[in-house]
Amino acid sequence: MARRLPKSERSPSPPPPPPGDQRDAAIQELSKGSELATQLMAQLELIPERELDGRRDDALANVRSLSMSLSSSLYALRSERREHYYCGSSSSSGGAGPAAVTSVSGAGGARKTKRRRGKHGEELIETVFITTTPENDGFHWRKYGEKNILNSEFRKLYYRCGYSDERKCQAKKYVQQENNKHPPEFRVTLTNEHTCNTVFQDQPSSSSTNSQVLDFTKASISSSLMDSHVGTPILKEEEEEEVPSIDESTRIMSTIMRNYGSYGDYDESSPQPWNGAGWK
DNA sequence: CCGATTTGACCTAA
DNA sequence: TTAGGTCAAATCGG
Repeated sequence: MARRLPKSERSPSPPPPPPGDQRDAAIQELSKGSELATQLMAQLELIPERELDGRRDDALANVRSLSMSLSSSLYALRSERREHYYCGSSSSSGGAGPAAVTSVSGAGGARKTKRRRGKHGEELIETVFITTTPENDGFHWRKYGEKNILNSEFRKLYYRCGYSDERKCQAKKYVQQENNKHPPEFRVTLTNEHTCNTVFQDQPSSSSTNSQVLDFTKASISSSLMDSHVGTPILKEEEEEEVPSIDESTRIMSTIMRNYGSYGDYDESSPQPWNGAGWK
């Protein structure tokens, strides 16, 4: 095959103009949301287990995820505000680091930022955290690769900002499933901050052709996370019935948020590795 | 038709 | 040499 043209262009092109100041409003809203999620968590904890028919823990896990997502967005916005481009050199981590994130306890709370060398020695900041909802960070990601990782049961998925071309945004995201919990947890690694200034706003869908921004019910995670070497006979199928999963849980959360108290029809089935069905 | 995803080959740091 | 990361043609799907 004659694929792979010579690398014609790899533009280290200059960053786009600094983002506007709608950001502050967004940050405020996200902060509010974050606080509310925390409150909701506390409220859930007060509800006796049996009133929720044993599903309180799921609900709690979901609220945590929600909180985590809000935090991610907040983090992205805040750090972007301090230093718009280039995670590098002068950096940063000191100021815009995870400290800016609302703390989330329990599973999926940890978040680390570390410095690394990029391909050609340039310095880059890498933020790593565990989450059950890798898709909910408000950015538009485009998948560009997937790899089996040595000694890991799960594949690693590679995403770059959906605006990497048109806006020269260098942000990247690596997602790797960590375990088979229910819901499964994912290790998310973010490198390079977004320079595209496109956290989803009010009406994402209306943006016609311009590729949609991820909202809480959509994501571009591939369907093959769970398929990998080690004998785990995980179902690798194209179309089974819909397996309620991460996406399910986020949808459920919005249900909860709407009618607080009625924890509708969360049908917990298949504690299997998430296959991303329904995410697309 | 066009944008997104898949997937195997290629690149490169370790 | 190898594993991880990236590229881009092929394919999918709305």
